[in-house]
Amino acid sequence: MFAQVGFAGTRVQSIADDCGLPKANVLYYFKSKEALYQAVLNQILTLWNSVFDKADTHDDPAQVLSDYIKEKMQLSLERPEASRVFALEIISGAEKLPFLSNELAQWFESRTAVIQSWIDQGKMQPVNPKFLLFQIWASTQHYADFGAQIAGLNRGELSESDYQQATEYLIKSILGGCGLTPPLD
Amino acid sequence: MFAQVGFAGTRVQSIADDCGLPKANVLYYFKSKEALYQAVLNQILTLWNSVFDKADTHDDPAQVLSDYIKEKMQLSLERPEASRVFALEIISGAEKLPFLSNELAQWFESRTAVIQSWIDQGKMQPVNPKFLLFQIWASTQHYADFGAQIAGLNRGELSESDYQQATEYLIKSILGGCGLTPPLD
DNA sequence: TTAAAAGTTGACCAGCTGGTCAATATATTT
DNA sequence: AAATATATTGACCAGCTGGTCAACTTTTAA
Repeated sequence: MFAQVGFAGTRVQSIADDCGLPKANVLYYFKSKEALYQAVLNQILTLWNSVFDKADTHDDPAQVLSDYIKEKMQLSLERPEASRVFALEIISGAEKLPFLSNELAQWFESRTAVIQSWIDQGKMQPVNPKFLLFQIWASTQHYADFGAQIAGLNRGELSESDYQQATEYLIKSILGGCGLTPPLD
Repeated sequence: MFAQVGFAGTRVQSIADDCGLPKANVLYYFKSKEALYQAVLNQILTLWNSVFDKADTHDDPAQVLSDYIKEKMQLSLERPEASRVFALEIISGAEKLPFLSNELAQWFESRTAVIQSWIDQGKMQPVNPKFLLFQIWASTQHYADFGAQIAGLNRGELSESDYQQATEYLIKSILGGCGLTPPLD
């Protein structure tokens, strides 16, 4: 519901109806609409865990980045609402997730450092790691966040095989941009 | 205002305050909040006009795509709210812009056809034109829509030179993915 | 100058919203 | 069995929301 109409547009009553509960009961478990929303955000956060979190200097960038893109695309296919809730929150200025900023910024710095180390080792061409990560996020989350637009332009929802193709395209394109060849696996 | 809190979250009174007008006066010019919102959407649509609209079979794909990416990035820098309003609307299911679906779908089909013709002529490597366009939109609009996240991770807003770099990176990466070399211009 | 049209505004309202609360029912512990 | 804690619920409310309207002012046309 938050994914469809945002925080302001969501009615506690509709959530309750959806659960087959009286509104007062929902507000017994979550002391306010905002607390419920925070709980949703926290739950979604757990989905963000990824193979890329554990990658380090010694790994093969082609393999790691390829797997990361695959993971992100799968998430867009399987849990598009999760991606949309976050997108809405961030577009709205991300004021309900300030706790994230520092933790996430540290994660981001450690990840760009790993990419930089791959570049320094000559494992991949020099690109700004920031922009590379932004591109991966943007390209993959787009399939969840803009699903309505894609379905419209495509004159129908994308099939699983379309997703497969899109994933392969993105891996080839993004890795190619860093002078990497997609692993075969 | 719509870009920050969405349609449901926007108050007619806040718009009026922002204009230094009584609310009743705003509703004299726009007969309802929804009519005002539609007007905003329509105005934003005019920004979407692009060099890519006029591209045809005889053009150089490297030049056209490169210019298109540049345009989109400039729009993300100069009018991020416009991009955000559309993003919010599309994430929410795009129910307020159904008139778009057919017109835009036709535009989309004519553009993918042009790209396909470039491929058939051997001007670029075979890629699915759909995915190429999605990638361009995703990668460029990300800088507007997710500006808050980017600024957070970057520990500060991106500078104009950052934008310049990001644009160059995207052109190199996306064109590279199609076997094209960025034009020098 | 005058009449009509267009624009401006404060006051107002019905309906909805998140949230409270007291009454009641069910589980759990002693 | 009694007492306590937990859960469920309908009724209710203050405050806000989009939108209306009648009174009034300014601009335009005759």
